[in-house]
Amino acid sequence: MYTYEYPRPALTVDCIIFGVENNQLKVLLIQRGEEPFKGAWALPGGFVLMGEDLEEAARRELEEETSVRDVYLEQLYTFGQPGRDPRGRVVTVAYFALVNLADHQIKASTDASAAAWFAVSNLPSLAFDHQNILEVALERLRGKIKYRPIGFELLPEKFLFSQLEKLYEAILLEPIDRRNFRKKIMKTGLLKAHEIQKGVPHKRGRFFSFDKEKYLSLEKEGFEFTL
Amino acid sequence: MYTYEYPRPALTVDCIIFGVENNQLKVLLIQRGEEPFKGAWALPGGFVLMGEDLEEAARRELEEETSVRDVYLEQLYTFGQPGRDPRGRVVTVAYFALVNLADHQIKASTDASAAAWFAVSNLPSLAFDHQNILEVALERLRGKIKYRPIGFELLPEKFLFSQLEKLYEAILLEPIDRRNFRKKIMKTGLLKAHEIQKGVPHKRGRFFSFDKEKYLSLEKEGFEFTL
DNA sequence: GCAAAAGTGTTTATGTTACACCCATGT
DNA sequence: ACATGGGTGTAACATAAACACTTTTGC
Repeated sequence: MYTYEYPRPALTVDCIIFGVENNQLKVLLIQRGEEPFKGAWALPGGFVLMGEDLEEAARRELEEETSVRDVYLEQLYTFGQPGRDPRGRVVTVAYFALVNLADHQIKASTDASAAAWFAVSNLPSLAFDHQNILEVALERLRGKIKYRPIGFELLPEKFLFSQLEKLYEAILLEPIDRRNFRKKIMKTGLLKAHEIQKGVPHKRGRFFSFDKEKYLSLEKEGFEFTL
Repeated sequence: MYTYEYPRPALTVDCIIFGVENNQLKVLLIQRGEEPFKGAWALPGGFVLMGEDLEEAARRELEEETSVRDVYLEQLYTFGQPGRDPRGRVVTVAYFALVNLADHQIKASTDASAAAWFAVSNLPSLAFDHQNILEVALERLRGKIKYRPIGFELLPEKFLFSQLEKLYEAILLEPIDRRNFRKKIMKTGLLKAHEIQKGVPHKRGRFFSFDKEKYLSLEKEGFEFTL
C-alpha cells in the first residue's frame, strides 16, 4: 500500500562503553579488522537490522563485539554529517554504556579483531568521527553523574565509600572532600550497609550497595539525587 | 570501492516547535494532507536528503512546512521502534525548536494542509507516535529550562519581567515568587535594561533583553545559569 | 477612586564549605 | 612501630525561602 521512495542513508549504532579500573575512567575500543580504517581503533557498533529497535541493536552489537551484557545503556546522540563515513552516507545513533569492570570480562569476537580498554586521558587516534562522539559522551557522563545516580553502575555491587569517592574524582577530575561527600550521599538514605572488609593492612572499611528500588520509587515522588 | 549492502530504514526528522501565547505553552502542529493519518494533526517533519546534515534537514522542513526560520533548535532524541510508521521501517530524529510567537507568523505550505498552535494542556490526538515524542520534548524543555537560559528564546527581544515570570510558570506549572525570582535573575547580570513601557492602565514596567553574548563568554569560563 | 500590574527588603531556615585528628590493621 | 587507608563533627558562610505593602497609571 504505502511505501517510501527516497534514497536512504545507512543506519548504524555505535556504543561508548565506560568502565573504571585503577581509579581511571576507561573506554572500550575495538580494533577494526576491515577497511576503511583497518587496524585503527574504533567504537564498537554496526548496522541496525530491519526488525530491530535501536536500543536492541546497540545491545546486540555490544554483546557480539565485546560480550558485554545487561548493562546500563542510554541513547546519547545521533550523528549524521554527510562525509563522516568514506563509504557513503551513514547515520549513526550513539549509545553510551556503563559497566563495572570487576564483573565483566571483555573479549573480542565477530568482526572485531581485538578489544581493549583505554584510559580516556590517553586515547589512540580513532576511526571515523569517533573521537568527536567520544567527547560528546564524556561531556554527557560528566554532566549527568552530578544529578543522577549513574556512578554506581561503574562499581561492583558492593563497594567501599573510598571507591565511590575515587570514581567521582576520576570522572570529574576534581578533588572531593571526603567528609562532605559522605554526609551528602548518606543523607539520601539510598545506601545499604553490608559487611566489613577484611584482610587489609589498615582499618577495615564497610561495604555498601546502592538501593536502586528505593531510588526508583523516591524518584517517582519527585526526589532528585544530586551531588 | 566500499559500499554498504544492508536493508535501510527510511530516515526522517520531526520538529517539536514550542511557543508561548497568552501565558500558555503551545506547540505547532500540522494537519496531514496525505494518508496515513490523513486529516490528523502531526509534528512537522519529513525526509532527510542524501547530502544533508540532520539539523539542516530539520531546519529545511521547519521552513517548508511552517515558514519558521532562524530559531533555537536542538536535537532531542531518535525514535526507531519498528512499527511506529504503518508504511514500513522509519526512524526519525526529533528536534525541538523554541520560537517567540510575537516575531513569527506561521503559515501552512507545501504538503501540510494547515498549521496551528495548540496549548500543550489541550492537545488533539496525534498521528504516529507523535504524542510520545511530544512528551519527551516537554520533559526535556522542563528540565533544561532550569539550568540553561533557553526560556528567553520564547520571548520577544525585549520583554517585561512579568512576561519572563509567567513564561516559567507556564512551562513548569508551578507558582514563582516574584521577588526571589527577580533577585536571582538580576544577580546573573545578564539582563540589559531598556526603555519603560507606556500606555498601560497601571504602573509601567521596564523592558529587558537577554545579553546572549555576555552569557556565552561567561559560560566558557564555567559560569552556569540556574534558576 | 478604583482596578491592575510593577516594584521592592528583611528575616529565617537550610544547605554548603572548610578543615584535622584518631583508629584499626598487617607486616 | 610504622605505613596505610577508614572514619568522624563543628563552625563559618552562602544561598534559598517566606512574606506584604506601596506605587503608578488609565479610565
